[in-house]
Amino acid sequence: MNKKKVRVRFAPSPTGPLHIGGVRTALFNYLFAKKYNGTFILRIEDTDQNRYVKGAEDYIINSLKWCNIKIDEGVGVGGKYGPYRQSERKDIYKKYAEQLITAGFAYYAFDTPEELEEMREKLKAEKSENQQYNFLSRTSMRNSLTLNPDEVEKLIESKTPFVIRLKVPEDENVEFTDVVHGKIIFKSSQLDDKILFKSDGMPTYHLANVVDDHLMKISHVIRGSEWINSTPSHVLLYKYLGWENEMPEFAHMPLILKPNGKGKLSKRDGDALGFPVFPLEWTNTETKEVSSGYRESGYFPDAFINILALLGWNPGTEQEIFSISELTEIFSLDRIGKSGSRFDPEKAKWFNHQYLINKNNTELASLYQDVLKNKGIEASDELVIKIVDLIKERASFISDFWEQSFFFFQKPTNYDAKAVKKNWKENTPNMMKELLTVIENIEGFNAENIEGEVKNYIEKNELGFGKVLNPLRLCLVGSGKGPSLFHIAEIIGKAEVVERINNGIEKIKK
RNA sequence: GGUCCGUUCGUCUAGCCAGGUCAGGACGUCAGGUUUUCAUCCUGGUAACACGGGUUCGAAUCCCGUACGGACUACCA
Repeated sequence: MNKKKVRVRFAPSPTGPLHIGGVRTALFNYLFAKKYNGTFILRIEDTDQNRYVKGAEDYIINSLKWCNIKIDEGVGVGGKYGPYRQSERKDIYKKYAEQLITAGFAYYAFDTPEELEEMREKLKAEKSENQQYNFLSRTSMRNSLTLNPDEVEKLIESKTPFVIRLKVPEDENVEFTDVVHGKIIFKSSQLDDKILFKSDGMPTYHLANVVDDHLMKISHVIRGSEWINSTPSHVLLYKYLGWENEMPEFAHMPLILKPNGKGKLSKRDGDALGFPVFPLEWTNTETKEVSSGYRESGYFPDAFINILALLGWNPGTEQEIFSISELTEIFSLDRIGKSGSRFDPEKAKWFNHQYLINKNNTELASLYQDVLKNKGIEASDELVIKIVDLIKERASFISDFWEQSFFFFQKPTNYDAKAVKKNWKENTPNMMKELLTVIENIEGFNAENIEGEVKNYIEKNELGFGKVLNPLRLCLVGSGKGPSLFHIAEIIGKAEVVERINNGIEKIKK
């Protein structure tokens, strides 16, 4: 790797929420920057006014914030290479587009959409290899290459709409070395004369991207592999603008694929896949349709980052759990894989479980308190910490907590039919009545004492643990599941235990 | 159609560059164990080098071809 200062950018267009592929691109850029003490820049590529979505920019910033990806420079934080919103840099691009024309590397084109369509149809009918606006077809179109200079000037003066196109050479090899894929070679005859400047006065991605990366001194372009095919046009631009020697290195990362089959994951997939594709919940501004987010689904940001980091990259060791700061230590571009990966929601869940069980009870309890408050339940922190400690091993998300622990806060309202059938026998009510006396007489109502006394009762009467404990669980919890019965009893307290047993005797019928 | 990229268990992947491993790990799944129950946990099993040629004593690894998949092919990014 060369020794120039690492400056990387994440450059989304604000056409909607970021999806996990976008977050991963941001993450890899960020990790790479931090690893080499470089700068991570957020640039907003809003050159398409038609696709601009209000709120998308804030969404992007908020998503990065939630993920703990800190922006060093760019939209929202500033910096000396600003502005960082392309719509605010219009004049800059114009200057370079004109420079290219003067130097003979670009030209004006006046073709209307209809004329373009006609050309494509014609080439299609001729069974031409491709239907591009290129070195061949440009000779029969209305542009400053075919028109004489007077006409061109007249058209421009009369405000005829025009675009500026890149004049791609007829027969040259255009090559670049991709950090992930190695050397990639294109024949210029296969490239089209890309539009650099649109008739609305805005540059296209291709021009803006190259100009900004150069002006912002970007050292490495880390982006999705959907950009590989347009990279040769960018390489040509660097050359024609005289920046060939300062061209950034390119690293095209493999795409994230749909889990069920085909194609790259896209924003449109929304919730259709059975798992969120967005980091944060998003409400479509037009349809009001709500798409779920990882945050709202209960993922921890550090778990989410961990999941994404291991999608298309791996450390080469068997370690799988990494904090973001560990990642910034060991991340490297050369361990990015070449092939696309599918997102596995099951493994994602497992990751979150790992993070959940490693969090301390106080933090978990405070998160759970929010859920409880929403349900109108008041409980002391002390109590909730105890409960969380008992159930966290059994949960992947904070949202699993309620199902695992509702019985601490309310009496069972119904009794699981299967468990009743299996465990509530003819003589069970009598047993429960006996047990009731045992329980009422326990001094110091804690798990240890309860366990001692109950087991003592069972052994003395030669009853068997399952015969007594299962029905008791049914009374206290309403089902055959849950954590240690004696701890449950301790937490809900003697009076409540007694009441629930009485309720059980009365309500549970075979 | 054209151009470019890719292909190791169901999934994420290690191994490939510098040929020699019973092709390793994780998720899932299955079985057993632990537990009063369920879950966790522990132990074990399951399952892959896309195909065909070559080079070589030896190929997942190097070369060629085929198949399949993907991306791009807009006055979108």
